[in-house]
Amino acid sequence: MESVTTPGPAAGEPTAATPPAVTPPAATPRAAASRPRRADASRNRAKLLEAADHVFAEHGLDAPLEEIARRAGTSIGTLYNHFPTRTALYDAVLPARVSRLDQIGARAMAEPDAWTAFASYLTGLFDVLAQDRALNETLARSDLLTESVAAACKEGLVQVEELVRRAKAAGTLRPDFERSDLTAFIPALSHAIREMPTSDAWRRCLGYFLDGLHVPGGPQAGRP
Amino acid sequence: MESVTTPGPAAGEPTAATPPAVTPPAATPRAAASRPRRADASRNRAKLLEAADHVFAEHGLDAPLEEIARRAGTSIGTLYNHFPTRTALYDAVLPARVSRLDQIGARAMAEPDAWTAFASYLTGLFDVLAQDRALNETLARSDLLTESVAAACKEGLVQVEELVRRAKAAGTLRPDFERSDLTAFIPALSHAIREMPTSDAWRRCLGYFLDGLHVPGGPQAGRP
DNA sequence: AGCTAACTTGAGGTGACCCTCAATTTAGCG
DNA sequence: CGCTAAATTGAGGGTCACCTCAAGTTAGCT
Repeated sequence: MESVTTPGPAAGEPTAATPPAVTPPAATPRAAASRPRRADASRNRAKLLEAADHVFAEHGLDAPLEEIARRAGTSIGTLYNHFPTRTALYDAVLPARVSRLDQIGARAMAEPDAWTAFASYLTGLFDVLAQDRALNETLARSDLLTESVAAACKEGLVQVEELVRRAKAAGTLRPDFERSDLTAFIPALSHAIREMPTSDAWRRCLGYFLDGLHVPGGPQAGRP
Repeated sequence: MESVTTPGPAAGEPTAATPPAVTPPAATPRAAASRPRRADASRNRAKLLEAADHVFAEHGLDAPLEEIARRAGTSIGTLYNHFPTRTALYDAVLPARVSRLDQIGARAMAEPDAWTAFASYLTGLFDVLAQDRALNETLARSDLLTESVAAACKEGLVQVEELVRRAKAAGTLRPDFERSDLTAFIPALSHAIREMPTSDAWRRCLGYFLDGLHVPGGPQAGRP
């Protein structure tokens, strides 16, 4: 019949229930992507989220889904019931991770000196990225940026931009520094951190980078 | 004999004299890791090397071996005859790639100003890494550093160290700069370059890094 | 030419991961 | 309770890459 190429993953739900009346809330016919209606399902969902969070952080975002299911104590089928795609799992897990960076931002904001604030934000950021592989890959790999993850990142960038603005205003950050410089550098060092044996290496690297961005003098702009 | 490890890429591999007497060392019962004794086998080996070089450069070092065999016009079995492991292929292909960097080093050496030489070396290096994925991953991934590849890298580092020495002597490179800083930074930016849409991003990144390393004044050390 | 060791071949076994779905279990309502 | 829709299960089919090896082909010596 229509079996042209493969079973056809996109095709899906021809049979369905053929709803007689309205069946209003069952928007998605198959694939229970909606929220569970039963207590045990909710529990499983929570266990899966916990497991995904843990496994992603430890083994990276390409970790086998089977491992997540195993850690959650459910079958792989249940995982797919709740999260039909890997991306759905990312969406459910990563934004919260990304939000952890807000703490770092907040702490940096409290710092009175604008340059110190900016520098300590980056140091704190990489301190976290060195330990949290999920977060590291989220910031380093642009390919997996789903909408909700990207939103969380953008949220974080707002803080950074404020820090950048302040430091520029104080005259201690080079005026030609751009936001895109940060979104280039962060993935770079993120990648590298993952394979570095000691934290000393990336700290020194970051140090040079910061020195390159720093204007030591301060407000007394043009030196004659 | 000395043929303990590999065919030895360092020696010019042309069969040349075909050792008369002592040929028997068919030590390895299976797996023809030794050099071929027949013309067609030599030809196939060459075709495989060309194919590997091309495929690695284009698709990275994790490219499927089957693709290399296909491009070489041989069967996968033949590939395994000549190169029993992926590592054997790396050993046969990568050192030559790494040696390309010597040109960049040589050009930089010719530059009279020590700082400019150092900076232009790094720029030239990343220019190449932005286009040659095999070389990029070779420098970025420490896990695949076999002995012969590491040797080729070390060779290249000799040049860089000379450039570093000169620039430090000229007083235009920070004296606290270490070799390990380079071996941390190069993988970092290498990784990042691969996913960057435009070369502008990494150039700016590198620029900041270099600015952080630069001592603008020069010989007149302490400024009063 | 004839012969043999060297070489090539490619189907097929292995394993990792993906995703599906018919059969089964179970929560929770009346 | 008993019933039904919601959820769970896990074997199984699909893909992709790895690697092997028995059988066939061929270079090159004599």
